[in-house]
Amino acid sequence: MKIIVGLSGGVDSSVAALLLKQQGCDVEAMYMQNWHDITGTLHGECEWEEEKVVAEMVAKQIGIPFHFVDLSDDYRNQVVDYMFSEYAAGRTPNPDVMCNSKIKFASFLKKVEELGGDMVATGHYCKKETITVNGKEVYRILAGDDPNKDQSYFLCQLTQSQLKKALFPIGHLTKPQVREIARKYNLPSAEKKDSQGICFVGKVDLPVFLQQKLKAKEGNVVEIFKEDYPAIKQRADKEAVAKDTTGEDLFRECLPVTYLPEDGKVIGKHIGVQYYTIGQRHGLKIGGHQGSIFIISTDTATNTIYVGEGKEHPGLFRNGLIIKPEEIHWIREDLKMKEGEEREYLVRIRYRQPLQKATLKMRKEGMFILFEKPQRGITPGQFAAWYEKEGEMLGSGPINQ
RNA sequence: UGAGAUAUGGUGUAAUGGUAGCACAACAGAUUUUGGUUCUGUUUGUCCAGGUUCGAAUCCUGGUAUCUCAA
Repeated sequence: MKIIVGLSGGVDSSVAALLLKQQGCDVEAMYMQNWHDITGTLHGECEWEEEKVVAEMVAKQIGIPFHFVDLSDDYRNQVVDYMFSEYAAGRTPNPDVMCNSKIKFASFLKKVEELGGDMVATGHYCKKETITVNGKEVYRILAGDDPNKDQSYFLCQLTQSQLKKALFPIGHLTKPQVREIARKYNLPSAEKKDSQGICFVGKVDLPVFLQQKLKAKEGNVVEIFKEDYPAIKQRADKEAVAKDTTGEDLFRECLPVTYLPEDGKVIGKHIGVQYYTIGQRHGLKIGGHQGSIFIISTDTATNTIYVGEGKEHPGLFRNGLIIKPEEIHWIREDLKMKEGEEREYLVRIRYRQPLQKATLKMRKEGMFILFEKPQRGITPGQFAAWYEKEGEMLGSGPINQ
């Protein structure tokens, strides 16, 4: 069986390759370049060249063949276009979740198969297990053993068929252990800084990056005062109850509050509602408040950003969220919930967020996730991923509202 | 137009004639394979012109600007 490691030039994938080699696997490395454009990014052109060179050196050091593939076209179509269209719609995408399900475990996997590879290995901090359910092999994704580094969240859109081919050799290690191994075996990537920002693109100045495609359009920033919130919330509740088709009053807990420009006071201008996201504090250039102001809602229709003062502003918190029925994704297809079913799971709505107790309610309108404690900054477009207590990730879906 | 009040970094404000401070914003680093969050650090100011005083953001005079009330 041949395994091909997606070797990025970073320390994690390097150690993943090394461990497989040490286990006696037939292993090769493939570096993928997925982006060339440096517009809006905070680094220079040569960094990708450098990454590739390091990756090649690592492969040499380990003693495995090195391949190169350019998947820029797929990356642009599947990840970057998705990003732009989501931002254009006023939502906040997660490109790295998409990158894993559409590129690393799709386009890249295809290239791996063309090279005669049977499995793809990556340097993700997560674990895979295979169990048998009703005589059928079922693959599980478990949180990595380094609680600080668990990256299972980014794989929340993978399918069983993708998982079948996946291998995560460093999931049982902690980051310090990985670095130690890299040092011990003199891997050139041993002391390399962890990568940040969008996978393959890097750190970007988001407004600048988005302005390539999304036109700037000035609009109002409206402050919602804490003391006015209860009345607005009451109105929103009424609207939600009127819209409710579940007969269980689920909309009231799960729909966001809709604000109107006259609910608050115009305190500034923004350059385009798509460049901002819920929960965001910086970038509005509005000072003079006692506490910081945070974005509590954005409205593309009126091009208005609503903000509240203070990190405890009630507009920042919500009890629940809804995922569209057709967008509910189960990694464990065998555990799919049926309409009308309810289960207690642990949920996170962003990378590295501590898991939150929640009740999932499967209804014809979609998946309703009701949290035990109100959650800060629930943002449409981001992914909610649900876990079993033992750290197994069972499914996920993009937050619709 | 009359009367009163006010004028301090980008914004909101503090400093009884004695080192112009705080918050927010901005910027920079740290954290983070999404966005965002969080942490640390840094920059920037007494409306203008005179005067009193050892010493003026503070007191006085004039100017300018703004606000409130009156008309």
